[in-house]
Order: sequence, then structure tokens, then C-alpha cells
Amino acid sequence: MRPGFRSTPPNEKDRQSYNIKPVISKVYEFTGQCNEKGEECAKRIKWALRKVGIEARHIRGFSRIFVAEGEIPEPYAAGFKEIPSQPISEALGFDEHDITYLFGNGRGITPYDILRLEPYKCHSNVIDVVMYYENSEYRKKLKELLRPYLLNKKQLSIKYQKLKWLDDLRHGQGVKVALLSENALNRMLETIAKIKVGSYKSELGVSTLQIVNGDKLLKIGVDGAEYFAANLLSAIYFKAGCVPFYVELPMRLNAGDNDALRLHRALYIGVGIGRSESGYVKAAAVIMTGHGEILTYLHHDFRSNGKSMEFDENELKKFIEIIEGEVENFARRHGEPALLAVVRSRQFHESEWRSIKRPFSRFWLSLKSRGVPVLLMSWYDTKDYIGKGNAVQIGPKEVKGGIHGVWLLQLSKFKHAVQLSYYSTIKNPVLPATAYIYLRELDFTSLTKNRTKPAPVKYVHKYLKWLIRTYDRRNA
DNA sequence: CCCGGGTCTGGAGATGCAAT
DNA sequence: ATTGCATCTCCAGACCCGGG
Repeated sequence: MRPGFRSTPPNEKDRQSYNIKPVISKVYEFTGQCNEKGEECAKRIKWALRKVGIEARHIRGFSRIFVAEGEIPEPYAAGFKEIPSQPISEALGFDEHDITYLFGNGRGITPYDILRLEPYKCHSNVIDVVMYYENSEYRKKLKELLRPYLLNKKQLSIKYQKLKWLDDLRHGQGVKVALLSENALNRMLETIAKIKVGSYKSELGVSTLQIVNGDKLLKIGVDGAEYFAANLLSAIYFKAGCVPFYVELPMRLNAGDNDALRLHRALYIGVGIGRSESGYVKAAAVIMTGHGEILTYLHHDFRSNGKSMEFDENELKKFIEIIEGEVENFARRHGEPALLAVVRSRQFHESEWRSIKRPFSRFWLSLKSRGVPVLLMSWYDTKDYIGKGNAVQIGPKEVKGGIHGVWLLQLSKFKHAVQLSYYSTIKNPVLPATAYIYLRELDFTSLTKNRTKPAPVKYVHKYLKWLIRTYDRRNA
């Protein structure tokens, strides 16, 4: 079977060239009897379905819920009840297109409006940017690309400087942009990575170094110029400590005692882990405010015992204590956050999931006693097509201290649905899905609409990648 | 019951293209 | 490393199943 697909014809490519509609995946609840329980039951049903030619997967934690490719035909349908998909606007009470972006001098309908508007908020009036170029071709091209958009960017003070030594990138104030050749990036990646990681140590909580692949830059055509410029400008503002734009949820969510109001005043912790050749496992976390400002990056080494990713309980406890300390610190200075959301990707494997969940749960409990609501959320890119702009809600079910549920969510630009799994002490199942949509928007380094990674996790993954590259060339 | 081969799965890396 | 995703290839493990 071709990788990436659960069934053969028509595959995605054929569908596109012949304009065939993709098979709609549907969600079903098994209503019949099952002798086994939990996962075992799910496995058995999946098997039975496969025997009659129906490919289905079950939702972890909900062993009676199945996502089938296409419809379950009679007579098998009798044992199942369909969980219908609905338009996101109905399921969540707002539409993704109703989100607007506040800039310093006006409101935009897309983050790309950073090209014509000023950033929402900056710490200083002048933003010093030095563009270090390895060869003058890069300088010429970059100037050409940015020229049309710099006229109204009064805060930006841009200087160009020939890069003599890599060490030039270690010093100085403001944001540094390094235009480097593919060759230099390959040959000196370890050194560059060390400089890059060092640049994270500023009080701003972000890297102040933006690396640009000069050879790729030269290949950008007229069509790509705008996109490149917008992404780069937004990243430069972000790295200068600005908030490029304020993500505004639709009015009706921002009114009254709607839980969505909490999203702007929440504290977000993105967690991720990275592996290296030398046997280390690094866990990292980034703490982000509800406006998208980064407070801290932190990381911790774990020893892994060979193949498996089992964590040492004590090490893990220490890591979580560090995070806890940072949250306390924030609370002392700014008051308790309106919500604490821990977001992770599915990079975690089953065993990690189990060992990480336990210590974290102690952390949640302590927050609970202080009255800070907690949301734990992970997402996962599926291959299910439930229709663009649609959502399916699975659960939630009551668990100790809150609710646990799953969403399948396919935003208008997504090729496939994303699966959100959450635990929340706020018993409002709409909040996690809203939080996910909100967190996607807070990524100031990627303005494209089809991204699925929420901001804090994206930052963590990039940080980890650089960190690992500082001592492990082979992970380049 | 164990063992081996076939099959499936997921991850990583390379490449190409499209993005409001 | 502007980004991200789709696609493809390769590869290592996991899983399945039948034969001894």
C-alpha cells in the first residue's frame, strides 16, 4: 500500500486530477454488545469491520467511537449510531473567518496585513535590525524584496553589514538577520546552532537571531515575494519583543461571561520532547501569555534507557517543578492567570504519555486548589476528511475533576481533520476547540492559514531542534 | 509454543509547490 | 534555515499468521 493512505484508489492525487470528491469519513458509536472491554473491544470491532471491507479506526479513550472511511452499509449499520458532523460555526458558535487582527494603526482581516499596517504593540519606539549578509547578492535581493513594504514602517531602523565572522552574530543589541549560504549552513551548523541557542537568552524570551537561507532567498520569484516579506517582517517584530498583531475573537465570544474571554488572559505552556543520537532526550517548554508574548524557554535533559523513552520519575518531577516555579513567578507579578493551558503534540508515545501525565496531574491539582482552571490539550493530524469547515464532537465524558473529550476539526484550509483531545476543569467542551483555533493564530513566525501546530508547541519544537543541533550534527 | 517471513506503520529526510 | 504541507522513498519495529 502506498504510504500515507489507508486505502488505495482513488488516492489523493487521482482525486485531484480527476476532480473526484474525497471519501467523507464518518464518526460512529458502536451501540451493540461487546464481551471484551476498552481497547480490546475496539480492536475486535475494527477487525470485524475490516472483514466486510470497511476501514475504521477508533478514538483512543473512547473505545466505542469509530471513524470509518465512508458510510457503514446495511446490515452492519444497525449496530452503530452516527455522530453527525456540523459546520464549525454551529458547533462552536463562531466562524474562523470572523477572527480579526488588531494592528497598531488599524484592523486587518488577515495577518498578512502586517505588510501595510504597523505592529500592535512594541516595547520600544525604535527597532534596530542589522542584516548580516555573507555575499552582496543576498543583500541586493533582500533590499529589493522588502523595499515596497518599508515605506510605512517608521519604527524599523535597518542596517546592512557584511558578515565577516560568525562571531559577529553573537553580539550587539536588537534583532540580527543572518543571510547565509547553504554551504555555510551545512558546514558550520553546529556553531550556528550554538549562536542561535545563545540568542534565546534575552529577557524578551525569544530568539533575537533570524537566519535566512541566502540561496533559497535568491530563488524567490515575484509570486513568492509578498509571502516571504510578510513572514519575515512579522518574525522580526516578534523577535524585537513586539506583538505583531492582537488576535481578536468574534464579538459575541468577547461578551458577557463567555469562557472564551479567558483565552486572552490565559497562560499557555507548550511542551515537547526531542531525541538525539547521543541517547539524550530533551524535554522543553515554552511559556506564553494570552497575547502571544513569550516569557521563558526551559529545557531539561533526560537519560533514555536505550530504545524506549521511559523517563526517570525524579527527573520528570524536577522538570515539572521548574515549570511550576515559572507559573508561580508569573502569578506573583501579574496575578493568577484566567486559565492555564498545557499544550502538546502527539510526539509523545504511549509510554511517555503515561509517565508524563501522572506528575502533571499533581501540578493540575495544585492549580485547582488555587482556583486556576486548567486545560490539557493535544492535537494530532489525521487522514480523515470530514468536510472543510466541519467539526465532530466526541464526548465529553465526566472525569475526576473535569471533563475529557475529543474534537475532529477541519478548518477551511485543512486537507484533513485535526483531532483534539483534551482534559478540562472548565466543563465547557467548546473552550478547547476555541483555544486551539486561537493558538494557531498566535504564531507570529508563520502566517499561512493551513498550519495545524498551535503557537507554543511550534516554538518549543523549533527551540528543541536548534538545541539538539548544538551537540549532535547528525540531527541536522 | 516458538520462529520466521510477509505486511503494515510511523518517522525522517528530500523535494517541490503554494501561501492573504 | 520565510513558512507549511503533500508526496515519495527508505528503513526499522510491530504485528500477524501459518508451519514446524
